[in-house]
Amino acid sequence: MVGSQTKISPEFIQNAARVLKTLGHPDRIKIVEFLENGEKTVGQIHRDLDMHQPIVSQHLKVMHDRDIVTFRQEGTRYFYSLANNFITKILNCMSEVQAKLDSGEWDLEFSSTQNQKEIA
Amino acid sequence: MVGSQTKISPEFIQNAARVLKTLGHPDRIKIVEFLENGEKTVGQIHRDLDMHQPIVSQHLKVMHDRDIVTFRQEGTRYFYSLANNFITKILNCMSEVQAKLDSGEWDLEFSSTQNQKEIA
DNA sequence: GTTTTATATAGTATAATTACTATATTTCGT
DNA sequence: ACGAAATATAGTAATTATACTATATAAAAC
Repeated sequence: MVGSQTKISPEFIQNAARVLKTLGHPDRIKIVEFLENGEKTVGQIHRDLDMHQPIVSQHLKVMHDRDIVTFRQEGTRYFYSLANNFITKILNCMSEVQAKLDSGEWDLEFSSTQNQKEIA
Repeated sequence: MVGSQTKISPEFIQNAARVLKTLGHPDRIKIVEFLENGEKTVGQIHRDLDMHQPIVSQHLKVMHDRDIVTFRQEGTRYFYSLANNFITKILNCMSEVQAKLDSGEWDLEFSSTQNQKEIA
């Protein structure tokens, strides 16, 4: 047999790739995590996370394009919030991983040079 | 108060970003998903997922650098497999999302232009 | 030993990201 | 009306990612 037995549908893979790639930036992870506590203005993110304002706007724009965040405008303020459950799910997933790492249950062996085991 | 109440540690955010970004590519998601069924050679991936061989090697090299996959060599074959539980966790997470989407429980409203609700 | 097979690596052109700086736009307060 | 706030947008240089083509390497098969 030749075809792959993909459990995940092709269309979903495309969207997932887009979202994962977008989330693959430290600043954006921080922003998304910050938004988990409820909607925030650009200024709040800018000040609380200590990022330059245009950078924040740029990240938010990208994430809005990818349907990761939405916003509502009120006067000159823009209140941003998470756009869907997928994002929350991934965040939770990451938190769980972090927890397992902290508890010592897992060991990712990140950022080292010990990957030549078994190459013999 | 000014600091952020990050549940996720800064170091983890860095690693998570690296992994998520790397996983943010359709081909790599497919490869990783394929590897969930156990180790595979470059040729198997190449043929089964219908990707050019150098592309597969390139993706595998990148993923190896990011500690997403490991390999063991046997003669001229390279058997690749998932390097850690984080990856599996994220895959499971995505599958769950997919399931919720399929069941209609969730609606991501991906790839459309209806995000101007509430801008009033 | 010569040819295949399996896989990695080099080289490269194109495209996408990133981080900045500067500036425009809109609204609010006075 | 005028200045200040809040935010978006433009422009841009530097970096990184992507997809390909061609080629090198090493083990297997004959």
